[in-house]
Amino acid sequence: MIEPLPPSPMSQDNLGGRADLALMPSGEAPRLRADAARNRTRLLEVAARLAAERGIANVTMEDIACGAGVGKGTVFRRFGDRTGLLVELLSHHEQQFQSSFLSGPPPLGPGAPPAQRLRAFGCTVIRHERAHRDFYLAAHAEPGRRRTSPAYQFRLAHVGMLLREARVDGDIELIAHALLGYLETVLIDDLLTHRGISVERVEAGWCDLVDRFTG
Amino acid sequence: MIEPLPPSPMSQDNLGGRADLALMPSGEAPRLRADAARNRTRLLEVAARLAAERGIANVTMEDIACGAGVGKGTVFRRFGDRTGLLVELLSHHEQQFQSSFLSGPPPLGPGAPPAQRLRAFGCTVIRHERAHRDFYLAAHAEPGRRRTSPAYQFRLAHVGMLLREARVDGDIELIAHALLGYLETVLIDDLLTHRGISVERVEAGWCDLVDRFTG
DNA sequence: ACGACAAGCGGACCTGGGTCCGGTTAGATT
DNA sequence: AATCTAACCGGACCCAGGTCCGCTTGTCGT
Repeated sequence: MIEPLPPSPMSQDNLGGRADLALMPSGEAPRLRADAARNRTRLLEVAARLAAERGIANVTMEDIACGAGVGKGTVFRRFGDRTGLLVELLSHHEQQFQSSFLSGPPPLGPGAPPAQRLRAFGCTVIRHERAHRDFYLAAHAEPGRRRTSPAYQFRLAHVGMLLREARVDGDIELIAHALLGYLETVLIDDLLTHRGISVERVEAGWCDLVDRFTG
Repeated sequence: MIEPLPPSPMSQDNLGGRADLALMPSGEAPRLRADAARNRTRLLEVAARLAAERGIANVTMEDIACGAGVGKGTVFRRFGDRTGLLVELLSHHEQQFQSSFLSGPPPLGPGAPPAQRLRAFGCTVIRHERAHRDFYLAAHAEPGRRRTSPAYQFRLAHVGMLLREARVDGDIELIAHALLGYLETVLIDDLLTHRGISVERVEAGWCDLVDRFTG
C-alpha cells in the first residue's frame, strides 16, 4: 500500500559535508542534478530560518516550498514527507553528536572504560535532545519510523558495543533497546516538562540504570 | 494554542459498565443526555465493526459517523479526536487486562511475590498488545499523549507498587518508567515484526530486565 | 403541561500533508 | 552544436482530520 519511494538522496548539506548519517545504512548517495541540489540546500535553509523565527510546529510544507520559491511537489520529491525533511534538518546536529562519542575526548569518546562511556553517553543524549527539543519532538511525531532511522540504528550499535566491551552478559541487543527506551525523546521530555523532574535526577536515573547492567 | 477541550465524557460502555479507566484520573463522568449516549454507543459499535472488517487503519472518521447515521461533528464532539475514539475502543480490553492483574489469580494478580508478579505483568502486556496490535499501534500514533493516558498512569502506578513491595531501592518512579519503556507498544512491535525476534526472546529479555532490579 | 436553556446535532468549510502528470531542463553523448 | 533522455519542476488536486455555527431537542423546574 505504501511504496518504498525512490531512496531519499540526502547528500551534501549546507556546510559542504555529507549529510547522511554514515556507516549504518548501506550508503547510497545518488548525486543530484545541479538545480536539484541547489533547491535542496535552499529548502533546508528556509526551513531552518522559518523554524527559528516561529517554531517548527508553525511551519507548513507549503511555507517552506514557497519561501524557497519552488513548488510543493519539489519538496516532497526531495524529502519524501515532512518527517524526512525534519530528519535532514536534524542531521547536522546528529552528526556533530555522533562524532563526539565516536572520536571525541573521553569520557564520551574512546579512552574511558565502557561503563563510564555509557553513563556519559546517556547524559549527553539527555542534554542534547533537550537543547533541540522542538526539532526532536517534531521529527518523532511518527512513532513507527523512529527506530528504523539511521540515527537510532547508530545509537543502538554504539550502546551494544559498549555493553559488550563492558563484558555485560545477557541478550545485548535487547538490553541496548531497553536502555535506549529510557532515552526516548518523548519520555525524557515528559519527565522533564510535564512531571517536573529535574535534569539531574533524570541523569542520575540513567546512571543507576546503566550500573544495574555494568555493575 | 491548543485548548484543553471540554473534558471528554467517556462513561457507560456498550456493556453497561463504566468505561473510563477508573482510579487514576480524578473521575469525571458528566452523564450524557440520552440521545448522546445512544449515539456514543452506536459510534463505538460501528467503529468496532468497520475495524474488524477492514482494519482500523482503513476506517475514516467520516465512515464511522455516517455508518452510525450521525454527522462528523458529533463524533468529534464526543471523542475529541481520532486518538480519543481509539482509546475508548481499547478501553474494554484495557479494563479486562487491568482487572486481571489487580484482582485476578497469581502470579499476575495478588498473592505471588512481587518479583514474580512483575515478570508475569510484562509477559502479559507483551502478549496482550500483540493480540490487539493494530488497535494499540493506531491509538499510539500520537506519541506525546501516550504517557498522559489513564492506561499508562495505571501501569506506572502498578509497576511502582510492585517495585516498592519488592524492596527495590533507587528512584522507583524512574525505574518504573524505564521498565515501561521496554514494554512500549511500538518497540515491541518493532522487535517482533521488523527485527524478527521471537516472543519468547522478548519475554526473556523482560524477565532479565526485571531481575536486574529485583535480583 | 409547558417554557427555558444547556446540550447535542449536522454538514459545510478549512487546513495541511501528500499525489499526479504534462511540460521543462541539465548534462551526457556524438 | 544538436540531440536525447532521465531527472526535475510546479501547482492543481485529493483526502482525511478537525472546526464552526445556526438549528434542534432532551431535561428539568414550576
